Amino acid sequence: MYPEQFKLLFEPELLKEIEDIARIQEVRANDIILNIGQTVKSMPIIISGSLRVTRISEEGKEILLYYVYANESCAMTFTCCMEQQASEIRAIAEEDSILLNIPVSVMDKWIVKYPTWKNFVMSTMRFRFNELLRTIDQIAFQKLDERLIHYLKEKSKVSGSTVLNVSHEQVALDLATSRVVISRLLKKMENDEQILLYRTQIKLLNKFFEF
DNA sequence: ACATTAAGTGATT
DNA sequence: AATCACTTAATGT
Repeated sequence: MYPEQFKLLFEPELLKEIEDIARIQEVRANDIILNIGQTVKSMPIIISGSLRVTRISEEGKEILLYYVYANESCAMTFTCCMEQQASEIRAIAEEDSILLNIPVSVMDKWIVKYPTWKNFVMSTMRFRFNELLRTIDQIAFQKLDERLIHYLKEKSKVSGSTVLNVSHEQVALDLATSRVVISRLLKKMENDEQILLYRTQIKLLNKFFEF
């Protein structure tokens, strides 16, 4: 039912409660799990696969905030599901994934009842907060080429592959910039022999990963 | 063969 | 770094 790692994380009574209450949800790549404005009625923990969490500007531009990997949860859900607030973010399945949904109703109780649950919640929050700070740094201070490198590395980590099947257009959307700019930056990197470019495919070479 | 979509590029702001 | 305008290349029907 739940992944093996949970047994080390949570006490037996909590595991039993999880088994009783949580329900499994399977999603396909690119399914929207949570959209902006929706209220959160359950907290998803990723069992396998990964999610991308994005934010949309008034003009409809979507910018990538961070990825959520297996055994992690989305910190935003904690903050808004406690108060039944509308979501500020959008969560999309990056690949086919399996989620474990914990209903909001039990979360409060568990925090009081189970120290290990409180720890889990707190550490995901801390982890996410730090990651968000890094994202802010990137957007505020880093140049686009550095953001692009970071993006490609992250993509490669998600897919576990050095071949990324993504169009320049999609990269541009994720980084909230224009396709032309991305094409030019990627071309530079190709000339630098860091990557190889094909149609809707980017191959990362060894040189790319050097330092 | 033709239409559509992805990518490359020069010029301008 | 963004936008425009245009070209070339790859892919789908």
